[in-house]
Amino acid sequence: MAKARSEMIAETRAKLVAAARHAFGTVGYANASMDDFTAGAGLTRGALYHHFGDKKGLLQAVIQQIDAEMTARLHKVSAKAPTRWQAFVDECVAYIEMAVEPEIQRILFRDGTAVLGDISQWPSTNGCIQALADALRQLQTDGEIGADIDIDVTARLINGASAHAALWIANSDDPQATSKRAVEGFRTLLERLKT
Amino acid sequence: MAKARSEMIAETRAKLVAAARHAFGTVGYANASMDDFTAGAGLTRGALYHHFGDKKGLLQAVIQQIDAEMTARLHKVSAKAPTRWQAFVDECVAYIEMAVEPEIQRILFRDGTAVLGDISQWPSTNGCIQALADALRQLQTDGEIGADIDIDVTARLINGASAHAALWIANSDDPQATSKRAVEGFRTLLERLKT
DNA sequence: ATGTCTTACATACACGACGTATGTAAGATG
DNA sequence: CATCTTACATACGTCGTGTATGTAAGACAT
Repeated sequence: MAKARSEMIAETRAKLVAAARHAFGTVGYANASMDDFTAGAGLTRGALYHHFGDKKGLLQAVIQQIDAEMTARLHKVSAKAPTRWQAFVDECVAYIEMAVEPEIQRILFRDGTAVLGDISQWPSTNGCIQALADALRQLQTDGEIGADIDIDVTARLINGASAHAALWIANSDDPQATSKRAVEGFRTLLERLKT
Repeated sequence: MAKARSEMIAETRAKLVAAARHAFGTVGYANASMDDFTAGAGLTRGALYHHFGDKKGLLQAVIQQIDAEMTARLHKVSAKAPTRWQAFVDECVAYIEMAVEPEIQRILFRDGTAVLGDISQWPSTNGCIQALADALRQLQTDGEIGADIDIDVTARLINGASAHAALWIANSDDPQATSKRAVEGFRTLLERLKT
């Protein structure tokens, strides 16, 4: 039953991450009491400190989970597109749309950056930027975008623009309308990357 | 001596803002103890709560001060440029360079967003976006950039891209080199806005 | 099979920080 | 000159984090 044991452990970790993710995503990192949400998961802070070291460690685990999910979603979107260019644009738009979701917005773009600094700097996090960079690289080798474009820089700039656009959208009076405007404006800018 | 009195009050406010700004800029908002930095200014938390309501209010005051300074600096930069286009590009580059400064980065882009949400949504804050939008509007009426470009959206996207670029630069191993790359990549993208 | 050792948590405690309620002295106002 | 308001300081309660300690159960060696 060694397996059952490790399964139990993995389960507790998952429960803690899930509980923290919910708390962070709703009330925010600073306002989330570890006592509260661990109790909600039927555990105590002891388990938390044992597995994740401290509150920041837990946030990191939550972010890794979210980032993995987002990356998977981006890959799915680009896989469905008929052309490479379409795949790239769809990825960007999908990224913005994901970034508008309250949980992602709050945890990744607000608390994540504040508590842990630049997300794109952590090892094995933000596969999203990687996904964008990969798409751009493909387009460049295909000759669809200018050879003068610095892929990594551009990927980050696009990522930043998307994140901020998402912030703007989510906090605007009419998110629907703002989203439309933002995505439209974004498309026109992306068009200009073409050769 | 009514004037002397109001002057004293303004002075205390200024002292509190300055002390908070220094603390927030160095150790960060969450780690800045109000007892500590008010004592450093020769005051107590009582004055702080009286003038700013709470810690968030103080952060808001600090950010307003910083934003005003940044806006002034941007205007100065653009005023010095020979052409409208040059003025715009210089503003963008100057914005990135300012955003790399530790104090601005920490207070505006990390803690500001986390604690208060989207900065560009607050009334009379982020004159920087306004400055960018104004410059873009000028260029559009002059016919230097496409009529299909949505000014407000683009200003925000550029702002977001700059902010993220700054995060990237500041946290990179070699900020100097990264800054060069980022600014260069940024320039090439901006060039593509032209008609 | 049994004793030891390690792991996975729970419990208890100390410390610090925020917010609030209250106090007070000095200037403003009539 | 009396009252009222303003601009702070002081004192206190509460909460949240981190750490130190306790404990029960599984892993492992003999």
